[in-house]
Amino acid sequence: MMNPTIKDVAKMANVSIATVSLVVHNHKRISQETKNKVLNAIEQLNYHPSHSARGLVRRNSGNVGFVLTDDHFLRTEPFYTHIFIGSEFEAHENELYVLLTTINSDFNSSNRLPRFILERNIDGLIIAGKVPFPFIEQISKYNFPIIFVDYSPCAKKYSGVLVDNIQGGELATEHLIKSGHERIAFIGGDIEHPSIKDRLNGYKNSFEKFGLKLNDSLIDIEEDYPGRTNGYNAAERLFTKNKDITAIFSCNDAMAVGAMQYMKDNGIKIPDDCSIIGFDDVVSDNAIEPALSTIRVPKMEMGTEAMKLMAHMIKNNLKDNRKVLLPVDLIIRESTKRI
Amino acid sequence: MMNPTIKDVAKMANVSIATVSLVVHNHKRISQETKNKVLNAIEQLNYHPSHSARGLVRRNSGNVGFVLTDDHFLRTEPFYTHIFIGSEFEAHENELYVLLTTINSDFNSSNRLPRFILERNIDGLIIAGKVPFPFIEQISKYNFPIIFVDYSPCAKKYSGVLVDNIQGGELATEHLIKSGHERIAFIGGDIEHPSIKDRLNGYKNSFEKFGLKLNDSLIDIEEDYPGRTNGYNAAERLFTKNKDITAIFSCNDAMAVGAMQYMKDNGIKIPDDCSIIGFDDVVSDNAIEPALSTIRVPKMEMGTEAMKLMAHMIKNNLKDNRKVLLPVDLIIRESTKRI
DNA sequence: CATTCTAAGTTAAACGTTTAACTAATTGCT
DNA sequence: AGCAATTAGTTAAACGTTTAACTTAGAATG
Repeated sequence: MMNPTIKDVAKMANVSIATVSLVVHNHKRISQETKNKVLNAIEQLNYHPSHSARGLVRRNSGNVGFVLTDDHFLRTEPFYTHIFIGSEFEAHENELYVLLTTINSDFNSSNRLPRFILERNIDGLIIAGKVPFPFIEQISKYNFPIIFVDYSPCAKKYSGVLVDNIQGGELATEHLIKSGHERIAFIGGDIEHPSIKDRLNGYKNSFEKFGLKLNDSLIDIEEDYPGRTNGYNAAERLFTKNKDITAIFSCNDAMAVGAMQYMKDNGIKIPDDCSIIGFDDVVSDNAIEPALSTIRVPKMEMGTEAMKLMAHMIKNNLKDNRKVLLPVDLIIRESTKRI
Repeated sequence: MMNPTIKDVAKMANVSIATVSLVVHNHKRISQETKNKVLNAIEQLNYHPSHSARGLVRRNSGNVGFVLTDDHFLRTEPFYTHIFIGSEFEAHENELYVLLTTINSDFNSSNRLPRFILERNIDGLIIAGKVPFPFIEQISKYNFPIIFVDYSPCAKKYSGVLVDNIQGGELATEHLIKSGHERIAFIGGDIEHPSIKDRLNGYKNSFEKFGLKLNDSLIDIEEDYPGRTNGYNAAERLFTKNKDITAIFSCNDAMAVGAMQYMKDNGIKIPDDCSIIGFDDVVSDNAIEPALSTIRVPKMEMGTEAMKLMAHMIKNNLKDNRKVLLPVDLIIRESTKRI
């Protein structure tokens, strides 16, 4: 009925509880013979060390907090959900639990912090995506390791797992240029976001690299979050100004889907009349026709890398500002075509 | 530096640690005066009881597990994400933490259970959505309370929080009938799923109630998961067979969006030529035109109700098969119209 | 006035681990 | 043989709570 404790194992194996503990941590001081005896008992009783007891003496919680804003989490594209799952998976490997919670996207200094922070029931915190500055400010008073994923404010202070957005922007643009396109538009929202800015920078880099001239009328950027509606509108603005666009690089898939909708509604054939490439690779639903070329960002991997880094920082109790930069891949599907 | 412990509080307030503990649980035996002293010290030191120490003596974990399949969690419609957030919110109120993890959608008996179950580091388990039967089987050996949300297998044995799908099916169908429609189609997938079956039953009930004759050629159901692609295909089949359909009730929003796409692609005007109503209310992105009428499912509320029930069961350590049935709402937008 | 009650606290054991310090037995060296 | 070193284990304290059992002082009762 009751869960077996270390005492039960010790009794069964005819050793002291200390020995059992040492076996569990496979300490060298134990002979193979005893180790086997103990391991057997553990197996038979299906013993698992008590998380609480362990946490008490080790003075840690074994938990890692995972925070993101509610609107990021609730977006239709499960971008952050993938990151979370990656973290959760890697947490397993490191004997950590993940406590997930959301904060309001307009978190301000009068809001309460997540309970696991107030109660100091985490050994570290992973923050995914852009979060309000007041949150970062509040958090900075606590002294557990913090890792930002897909967003990196205060880069000198905190660790971060990022994606090479510049490379991605270059990859996408280069793909279009190499396919013979020259009138290549860029559409993007939330342009102050470092990731989006970098994607645009990649676009610019490629233009330079191939000796193409940048044209402001081909660049449609705004402050709002880059969702489908904005993609639709951006495409509308773009095509009323420029009739001769042959390709679009969208700062993310959501906007690309919106832009595709505009093109469909207005008789612009994809990719025959106009190619389009997105970014993120989150459009799984194959109802979108034609299949969207995109830059794949390794979402799960971002999660696993973040948790790996976290486990490392916890184990060696460091707090540093190490960065992990993950490469992206060009995924060519059917929405882009040689001209 | 170190977190303050009960001893620090006791010292500061000049009482024994037992008194502090009693104050924390506001036990009657303590005078108002002492209580104030202690409360002050707690405030000043920003004391929070250690989760581990508490868990050790109370022999519980303070955690609730939350499990769903990966493909449910990663679907584009953040249905289960809303449920989770509801649970997480309510967990706060009950001083519980939520440990979220996914299982494979083809979980079989040789798969490992989530770590928090094996290590018995939860006081109860919430299972959201349909999960493979082998999982349920494995889980049944453990004796913490289990609550199913939006799915209720072994209804005699386990508690469940469900939505009134029959009522929803009736509401949707009635809305169409009352708007003058008679040739009303039903499209649905995963038809063995109890929820979907109930939605269809609601449709049938309404037909009966209003003296309309059911027509099998108006009902397009299949085994596959009801996603956009299937909605597109279902609409295609339907409209090639029946030219005179004036309204469609889709078993969920995702299929409805697919069906709308088919109609758009084939010059069928919504709602002028054909009305359509979905189910779930998950299509937040307003790029979908026209706005989809639907049956709103109280997703967050399902989560909060589940956690409320869980907290209650944990507190009174019961394990029963109580059910909570939540009502749904008819949301009329622009995709349905009086004929 | 002696006794019992009550009110408001305190003492101490227990929860299940980890780990530094200790012990005992064996081995290796001179 | 005598001693040091090594090996393989044990003992016991500590981690931060909760709570049953106890204490003590004053109030109520007969």
